Amino acid sequence: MPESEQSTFRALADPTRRGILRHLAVHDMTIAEVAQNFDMTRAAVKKHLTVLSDGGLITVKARGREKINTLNKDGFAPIFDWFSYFDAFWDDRLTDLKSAIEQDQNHD
Amino acid sequence: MPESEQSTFRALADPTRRGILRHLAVHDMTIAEVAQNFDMTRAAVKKHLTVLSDGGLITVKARGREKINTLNKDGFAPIFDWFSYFDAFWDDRLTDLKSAIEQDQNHD
DNA sequence: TTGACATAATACCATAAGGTTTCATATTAA
DNA sequence: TTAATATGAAACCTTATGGTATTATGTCAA
Repeated sequence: MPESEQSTFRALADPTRRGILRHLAVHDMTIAEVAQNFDMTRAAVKKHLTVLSDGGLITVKARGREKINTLNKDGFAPIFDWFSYFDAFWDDRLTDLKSAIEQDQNHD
Repeated sequence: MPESEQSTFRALADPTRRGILRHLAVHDMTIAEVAQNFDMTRAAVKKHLTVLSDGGLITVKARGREKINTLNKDGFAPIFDWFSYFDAFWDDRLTDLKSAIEQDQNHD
């Protein structure tokens, strides 16, 4: 699962998917539980979850007949990596912040 | 020009547009200059520049018959703001980094 | 084993998105 | 003023995207 930069940016581009990530930040959820928070069918929510999984932003594991969806904070790494290219145009404080992110990605 | 979170995320979702931002990070460019770096028509590049402008990621000013496109680093703020919602799920180092970003957005 | 439940998968639809071509407009330079 | 240059805008095409409905599969509980 290479989770390309593109698949991650794409996953974040939809407001429903960003909303799902916030819900999953609170606690893990089954597909049905996620779907309760949105005004669309479970099938539509499931598609969004697939895109989020493709983007590496969530992980999914089976628990009986349910699928537990979990936020994957490390999945944001491609985004921060991409932003690091702009270091020279941000100030030092922001540059420090970038390297802190990168360190965090390694020590976990 | 409210540059909604959505318009900013959307602007970043296309690989050509991310490439344009990197080029503009080096120096300002006219539309024609940007277009030289991509294998598509000037009209297509112009559409991408419009999306980037809508997302607040670039600014455009006229210089005679040319339009000068400039990277707007502050345009990334909605992205970082959105990420800040995940502070509680990241570790302290990452949290520090987030607040550093927010401070940076204010002191400029 | 049977029925209910949770998810998977497929087909289908409407619209958005990325691209092209063509033509119009405004500015610059002879 | 005329020709070249730089951009703007509209029409159009193809594919991707976000959604639905329907049907199938696997699991749990009685």
